[in-house]
Amino acid sequence: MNSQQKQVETIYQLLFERYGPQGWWPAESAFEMMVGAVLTQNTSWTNVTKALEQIKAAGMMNYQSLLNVPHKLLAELIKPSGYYNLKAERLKNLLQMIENSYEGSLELLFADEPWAARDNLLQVKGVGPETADSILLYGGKHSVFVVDAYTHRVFSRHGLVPAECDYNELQELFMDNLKADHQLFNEYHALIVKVAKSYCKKAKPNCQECPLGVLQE
DNA sequence: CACCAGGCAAGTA
DNA sequence: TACTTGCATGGT
Repeated sequence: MNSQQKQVETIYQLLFERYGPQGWWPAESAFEMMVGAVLTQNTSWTNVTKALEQIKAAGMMNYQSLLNVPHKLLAELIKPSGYYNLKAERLKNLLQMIENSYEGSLELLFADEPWAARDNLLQVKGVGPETADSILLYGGKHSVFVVDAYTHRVFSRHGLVPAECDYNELQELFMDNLKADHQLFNEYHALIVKVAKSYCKKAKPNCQECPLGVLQE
């Protein structure tokens, strides 16, 4: 086991010892998870839950309802999550791809080979690498590591990746150094979000109290 | 008031 | 290819 592997492993252990299981993704179904994945793009989760609740209250948290709902109504329902016109369009694009490529079946999407499903997800206008990988990991239980802005911030500040590294390079840090295990990937990503929200704010990090310790130099 | 939040695509040079 | 900008609500 090389030094990089040890660091990736050690950080996970520190986080899991400190916080325990995170119970991600917070959703009642894979479908709801997928909707949340689009709505949370560059948006706080508290705003997303408001939007998800409005969809549920309207009785529309299901594939057929959102496939057929008029744009204007969908935009209204998801308004609290921000970018509502954009996201209404993105949700439609995603459902339409599932309609075209997977007979409208989430089960078929998740039964497909992960890399093939990923390619199809990335074809959707409005679905980028983080959204696609979140759907594959948390919706499909595939061993695909999810990278986000928090992951980049924490791991570049700790010097495990360069500050200018791209999504793929950061994802490889985890996928090259961890056993492919969706449960492990599930917890690890959630724990990174947890610690970053608590101690790794963009402008004012609090390294003194962070379980990952103080940054050197 | 400014800044941030579990991104992504399109425009410009 | 490498920057920049638009999208928008709600919390701190």
